[in-house]
Amino acid sequence: MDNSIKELIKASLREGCRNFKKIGISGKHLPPIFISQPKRKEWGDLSTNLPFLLQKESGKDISKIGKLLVSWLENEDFLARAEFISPGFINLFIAPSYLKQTIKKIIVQKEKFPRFSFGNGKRVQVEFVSANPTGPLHVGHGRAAALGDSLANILEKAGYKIEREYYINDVGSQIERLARSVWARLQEVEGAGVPFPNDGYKGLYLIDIAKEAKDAFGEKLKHEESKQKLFDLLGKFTVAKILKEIKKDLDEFGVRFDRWFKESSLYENGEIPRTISSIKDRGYVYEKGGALWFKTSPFLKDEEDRVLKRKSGEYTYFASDIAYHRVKFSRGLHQVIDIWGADHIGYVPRMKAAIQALGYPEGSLQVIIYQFVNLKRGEKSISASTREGEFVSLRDVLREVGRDVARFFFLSRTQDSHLDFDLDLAKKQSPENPVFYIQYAYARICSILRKAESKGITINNLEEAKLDLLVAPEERELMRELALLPDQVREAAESLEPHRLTTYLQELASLFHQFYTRHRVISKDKDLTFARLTLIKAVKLAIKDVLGLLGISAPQKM
RNA sequence: GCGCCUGUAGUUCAGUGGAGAGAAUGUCGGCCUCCGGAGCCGAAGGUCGCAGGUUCGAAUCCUGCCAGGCGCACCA
Repeated sequence: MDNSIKELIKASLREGCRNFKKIGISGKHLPPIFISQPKRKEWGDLSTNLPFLLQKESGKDISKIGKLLVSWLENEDFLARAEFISPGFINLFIAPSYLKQTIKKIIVQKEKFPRFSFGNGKRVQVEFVSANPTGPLHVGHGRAAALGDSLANILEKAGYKIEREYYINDVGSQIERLARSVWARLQEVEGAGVPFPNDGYKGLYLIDIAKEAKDAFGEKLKHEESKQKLFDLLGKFTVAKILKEIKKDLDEFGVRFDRWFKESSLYENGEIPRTISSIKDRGYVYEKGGALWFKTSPFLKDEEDRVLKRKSGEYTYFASDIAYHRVKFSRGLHQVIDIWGADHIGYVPRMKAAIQALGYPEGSLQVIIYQFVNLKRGEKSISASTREGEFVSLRDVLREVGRDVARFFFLSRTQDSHLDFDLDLAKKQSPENPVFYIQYAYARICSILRKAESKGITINNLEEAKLDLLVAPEERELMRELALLPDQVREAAESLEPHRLTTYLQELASLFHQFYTRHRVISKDKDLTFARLTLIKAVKLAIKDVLGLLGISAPQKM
């Protein structure tokens, strides 16, 4: 049951409903069951509103339904008790034996806890960042990087086999603009001023690359037979240089990819015409005005048909992107998750239509849209345009606030929210930043464990730990929080929302700090010391594990 | 004009149709003889953008406004 207390309860309730025909619910009509964490302690560790839903469905008396379900739940050994509360909730109290068992599982299984079966080894690809290789990564890419990497970690934990991929748009007009920009910088370096292209990339990083190009090619550039060949050469050179820097930045941010996929390879392998003819075979391609069009109408209302091949003979970005997705799915992936910036929002329906035109179910492609980051210094907004060259790079942000703060910051908001990243605030908050609060809890535990070890107190035999001694409210709260860890991870995986885990970690750290200020772990009472050491060791492992999912370090000392 | 996202405490943000809307930060006031005070406890701070609707019950769902962001190419 994947160590999930909520799943245990749901399964029990489903069975209970089947057994109580008098509730008037057949298995088929059973509404989805929600188990939530109530706001007040008196309302239990968990609660459900199922009686409300069953009443609506059956018309039977709500308190009768509630009491029947309670009588059923009370037989479960993972629950201490259940109570029906007017107007229609069932409040659930987790059994101490279940809590103790969880602690032992965490310590024994370590990073393998919690274990999930629902991913079932299915292959899922997460494609993210995929920033154009025309300049350094900016802060918005940092959000995508944190989100994608963490999501991949979480899905891995959920039992999926994950592939992380970066799509390199190394073809098209942007690369041509890039090459012309470098060329202009090169002339500049040599003192022969040419007018800088209006639509060029104005960032100063191209000056260094121009110098490097000069060193690499020397006079050869001047003798290149055509401008086109010259730009091809410069474009490839520049893309390679920039990609190297992008990889360096991502590495510093703790993000690794399994595959870097070049758009140009699709051209080299003839993948695009192959893809178009595949869609054509299914009847979704037609010719008009000398161009080839993709027919979206069978899949979408209010969406215009789109060009795949221009009358000039060139393929559109859309065409190569369809080919790219076809390649992805041909690898036998169960699902593809693309993480795109908000500027691609209008592109989603089109791409999903194309996926269906290729013969794959619509849901096999999931697109996560993250909203933009508004970078600020105090009240002042800093624009983030690669073309204009006035942006604060991800690298600069990392230098200023550090990787852990940056990752936590990006991950503590929902991807739907437009977020303000105030560099002044982030720096000012650094000492009291939530991420340090969590890391501090971890370091404190490590410190206590070191102390215990120096006194010769170590946990050798887990069975000897008398966890029954952990009866203080703070201890119980901690245990409950640990017992909910599997559900937190599962829910983050199911909803594709890593930010849920930052909230969980803050809660867990807070409960630990409260416990710490009220109770001494190491005392003269050997049994109690042993039990508490066991408890905090489990907390330590949980914090480390979840921080790991977020890509944040867990330092033993701070 | 149309589509998507957002609007919650001074600020930055959580919040699964449920019970008395939460945290961090900022402000004010307390807590170290003892395992790490980067901590703990308390106070103040809210017309959940506005107006209707659905529901036993709405910050959450629907409709209409208002404000902000992002899109709406034979660009990528």
